[in-house]
Order: sequence, then C-alpha cells, then structure tokens
Amino acid sequence: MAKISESTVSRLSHYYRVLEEVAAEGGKVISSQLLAEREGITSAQVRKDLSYFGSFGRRGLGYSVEHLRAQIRAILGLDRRWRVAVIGAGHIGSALLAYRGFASQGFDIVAVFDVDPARVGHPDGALSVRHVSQLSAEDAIDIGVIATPVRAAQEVADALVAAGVRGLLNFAPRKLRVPDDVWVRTVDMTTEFESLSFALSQPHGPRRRRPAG
Amino acid sequence: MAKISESTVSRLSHYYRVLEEVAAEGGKVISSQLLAEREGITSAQVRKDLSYFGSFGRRGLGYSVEHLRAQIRAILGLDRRWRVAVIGAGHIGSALLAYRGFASQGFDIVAVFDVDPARVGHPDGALSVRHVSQLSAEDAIDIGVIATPVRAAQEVADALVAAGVRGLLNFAPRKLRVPDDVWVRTVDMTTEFESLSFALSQPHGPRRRRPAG
DNA sequence: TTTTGTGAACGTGTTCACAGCG
DNA sequence: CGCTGTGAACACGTTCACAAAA
Repeated sequence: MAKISESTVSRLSHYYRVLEEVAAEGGKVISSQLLAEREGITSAQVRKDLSYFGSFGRRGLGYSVEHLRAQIRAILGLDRRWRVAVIGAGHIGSALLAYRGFASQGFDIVAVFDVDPARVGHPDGALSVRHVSQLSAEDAIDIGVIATPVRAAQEVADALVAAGVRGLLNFAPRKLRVPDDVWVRTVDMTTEFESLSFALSQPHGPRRRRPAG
Repeated sequence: MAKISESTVSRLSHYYRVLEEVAAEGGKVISSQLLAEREGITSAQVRKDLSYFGSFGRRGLGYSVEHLRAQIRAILGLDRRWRVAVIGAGHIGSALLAYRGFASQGFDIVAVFDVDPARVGHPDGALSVRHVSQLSAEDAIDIGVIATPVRAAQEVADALVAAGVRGLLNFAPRKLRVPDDVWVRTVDMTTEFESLSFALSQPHGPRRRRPAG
C-alpha cells in the first residue's frame, strides 16, 4: 500500500465518528459532500482519503453509512482490542483512567504504573497502581501512555519499549527517542496554549478554510 | 508579515523550551544544528523557521541562548499574561486546574465553569466553580478551554465567543463552528489512539525522520 | 573556518476538474 | 443526471546548497 499521511489517518478517525453519529440518527447513505461539511473540509478530500484504501461508494448515490463505517473500522485497526498501560497516576493519568470512552472504542486500560510510594499499591479506579519497575513483556501492552513528569518521560519510554510496547502516547513536552519500529504520538498542551498565544497576538484574525465544495 | 504555518509555530514553542533547558544548564550560545538535534529535525528547518521573524544569529558562531529565548518569547506572545477559563470541571478540567505549569508560562486560569449543580458553587482548587450561564464579557477571558462532554461543546463554544473569547482549546471530539476571528486548537485523544491503532496494524514499522544535518 | 540566512529545488498533501459508472 | 474515483495541477512546507558574514 502507498504511504498514508498522518493527516489522512486523522481524518479517517473523524469520518468514523461522523458515521457513528449519522448511523445513530438513522442515516443510511451519505455523500462525500455531506461528510465533508461536518468536518469543514472539501468533498474531494474525503474521496481522495478513501480512495487510498479502496472504492467504497456508489457513483450517483454516495456511501452506505454502515458499509463505510465497517470499512474504516477495519482500516483503523478497530476490529480488535488494544491493551493500554498508563504510566503516571497523577492528574492526567487518573483523568484518562476515569474516562470511560476509550474502552468502548477498543482501548482497554489494563495497567497503571507509577514510582511514587504513596500511589503504588493503592487502587486508582478499578486497577491497582503498580511500581513501574514491574512492567514487563508479560503485560503484553500494545500502547503505553506516558503521563509522567517530563524528567521521567524518556526513561519510561525506554522501559515501555523494553517491554515490547510499539505505540506510545506521550503527554510529556519532550521529544522521545525510540527505535524505528515504535510509533509515538504526542499531546503537548503547552504548545497548544502557546500556539493560541501566538495567533491571538497577531494583528489580523484567522482565515477560515473554504467550505466544503 | 508573511503567513506563518502552524508547524512553524509549534516548533517555535519547542525551541523555546529547549532554550530554557539550555539556559538552565548554563549554555550561552547554541547552533541551529544543536537546536535541531534536540528536536529531531534538520538545522535548515530551524534556521528557516527563525528567518520568518528576523536574523537572530551570528554567522560562524550561532545564537545567543538568552537573546533567542527573549525573541521567541516575544514572537509567541508570552511577554504578557493570558486569562484562561476552563469550562467543564470533570476529570480533564480538574487535571488542568491542578497542573501548576501553565501559570508559570503566562497562562492564568482565572475561572472554572460547569452546569452540574453538584459542582457549581464548590471549590475546585483555588477557584469556585461557577455556572456556565454566568460567563460574560466582564470575565475578560482570552482563552477558553472546552473540557465538557461532546454534546455540550458547541453550545459552550458559542457562549465563549459571545463573551468575547477569541481562542479556544477544545478537548471535545467535535468540529466547532466559530466566527472567522476566533482561533481553535483541538486536542483529540480518541484520534490519537486511533492513529496509533492504525499504525500498529500496518505490516511494516515506522520510518524515522532523518537525523539533523 | 564556521555557521547563518535564504533563493531554488524538491517532495508531499490538497484541490481541481472531469472521465467513469451507476 | 448525480456522485464517485482519480490523474493532473496546484499550493505549501521542507530540504538543499551556497553566498554572506563573523
């Protein structure tokens, strides 16, 4: 398969969500135009994104909501469940644990780790917090969420990689060094705030994207 | 000024952080090469990013850490303080409130809002939770953080805009409709997880970026 | 000699525009 | 006729490569 851009994958995730909503509203078919409008992009973008993976629509009609949803679900790898570990039982870690939404999407938080003796051994939600040194390949973790202070982030990433984890979601504002076969996504709230600060400091307001065409 | 890409602004935020670290370590000058290595990008990228705003370095020598830090600080609009409101005193909202890092960067969380009677009127950290209907232009909010359930997100965005807020940080997995002069940044953890799911489902591992050159 | 600053070249993602099919 | 699927055109961000300056 040709290389797929990160933007395309992000949009697939958005399409998937829209399709779930439309299905819940009882919609049976949807055009690229309508799908695009919900996301504020162009219909050509929708069709191009989908075309990388196949031809899921019917000319003159549009896409079957159910069929397209199933296809994107398969493309995104959501037909299986993923074992997630959260490292760092602080505010962000606990917020993630408390949020129920991920399990329904196939992401099961199966372990929580920390180094703080005040936290280790105590429950956080349904899980007992384990010391990070106990993390091992036997935990069979697919995705590790790094919710530690920034100084511990690289060390934790190394430990996760050593335990065979191939996907990291990093909340620490630090570039992580990982082997080539490990994927990292970063959520950097400081950068988000600073991007807003930059934008608000400019003399002119933003230009909105062109509406879906 | 020519249009600055979002990628460039994000990287400026990263450079700023690296410069703070280098300054703390006692470094006085830094080359684009070294700055690039810390972020895993090319030195040409660093120089190009900075060149949009001026000439901050000295040929043959590099950049003064202190001077460049001050310049980027000014560029990002961090020479002033920003008034931030958090809407939604749930897990994410409370995690943000509890996190001390933002205030030191110039972002003061000055108000918390919710609609839940069980939360309104009670303190969350140093702030008392107010009902979202009390939000007004008198709060003089610069940046609104939407940490509500997804169904309330658009309504809250409308209220923020009505109160004169021109920057939104959206944690809800929903595209927000806002006027042209309002900036939105989205942190969508579901999409992050699904992007990892997609990546881990591919037959081949990732390719790392080329090292800084 | 070292390292910046930058026009030009390049590569990649987006949009256009229309052929192809239902 | 309507809407998809897609090659081509376009726009834009990144990298190259070198002149300029310390």
